[in-house]
Amino acid sequence: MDVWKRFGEKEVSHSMAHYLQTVATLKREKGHARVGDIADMLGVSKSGVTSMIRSLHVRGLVSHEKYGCVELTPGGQLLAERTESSRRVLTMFLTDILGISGKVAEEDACMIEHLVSPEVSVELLRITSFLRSEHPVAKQFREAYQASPRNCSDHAPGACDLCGATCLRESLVREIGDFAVKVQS
Amino acid sequence: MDVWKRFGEKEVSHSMAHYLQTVATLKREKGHARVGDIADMLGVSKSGVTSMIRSLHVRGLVSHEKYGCVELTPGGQLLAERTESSRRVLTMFLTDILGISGKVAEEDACMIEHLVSPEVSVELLRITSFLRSEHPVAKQFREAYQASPRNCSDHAPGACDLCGATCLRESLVREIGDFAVKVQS
DNA sequence: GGCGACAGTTAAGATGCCTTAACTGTCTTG
DNA sequence: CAAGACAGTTAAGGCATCTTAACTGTCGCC
Repeated sequence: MDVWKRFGEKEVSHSMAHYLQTVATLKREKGHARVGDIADMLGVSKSGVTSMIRSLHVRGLVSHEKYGCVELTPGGQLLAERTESSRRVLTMFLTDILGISGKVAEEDACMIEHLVSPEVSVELLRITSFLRSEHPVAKQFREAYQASPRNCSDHAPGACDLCGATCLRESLVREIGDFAVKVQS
Repeated sequence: MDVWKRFGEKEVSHSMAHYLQTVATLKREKGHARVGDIADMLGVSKSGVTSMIRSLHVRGLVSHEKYGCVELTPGGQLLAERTESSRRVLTMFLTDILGISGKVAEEDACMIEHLVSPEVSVELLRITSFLRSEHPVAKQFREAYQASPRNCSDHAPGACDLCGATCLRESLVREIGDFAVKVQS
């Protein structure tokens, strides 16, 4: 019930997911994760890190002793890996299949990486692998899709069963326009 | 810089997006949106609605006079429509192309609808239209994709350029396992 | 061994979003 | 037109996440 409300009840919040990923990255790159390193990498204050570490500790995702290094527990490690996989798959799908620019693709992936269910990630991985492969149908797809219409030029009642009263594409394009205006100003 | 931090700076938060959508829906279905209706539909308290209305008013997204009905401003209307379009496109893509079950697809769409950039929505719409169409390549795709491997059975170093040290798919499937266990318990 | 540099922590406060409890406005109805 | 029902608001408070300011621990160096 009330799916929208479960937003706040995900295993980890957006922030937490990024803290976990940061710890994993630091561990990988420097061999250890210190409070200051985490703060620098995330662009937050050290005190913020300290208190987030406490929350993550309470949830059993990291261990940390005062003035020492931060370690991921197995649970924390798992979550960090999940989020990273999800982000990787998403970014690949967005850039390689949808042809979204790297910058936008990374931003979108960063926003939703921790919210996408594993079921969806698996299928995104599958379709991405398939459409990038040397399978003849995949090749045909790439050519045909290139040429496929960017606008519902022939939009008319019933012409496109995806649109309701107003053409979905038109409203989205209008939106990109608004967006561009907003960014410039 | 620091893309992850912009999460909290989206035009509207997850909550706000749902309040706007609810107002739009009530307006459409009952002709007006009252505080109590919004509270019931969202499953929150009336006082919560009152204060969210205030925030939305400050942002110029709704208008409301004491003890009266809530109206969307043009800006609010636009945002509500955007979010609804985004959700619709996402849900369609997830169910019709990826074959995700309706329940999971709706949950995922609900979580990320307000976070997906319009650029991505447009492309999702395009690929969904294309792959659902009667275009011969689309038909071939549907058949070939059905038969395409669900697991990287022949996974070996270099066999699959999407995976890093560990097979992405394996880790995602493990994740679904964990997930299922968690849900049952 | 003591001192300064700097890493880390605590405390207090802001914001967003929610709650309950108590108060106020409006409207129907006899 | 007054009383009660009910819609809506305000006030106070909780939780998550962030901030700044002030305090504390650690460590290398003379």
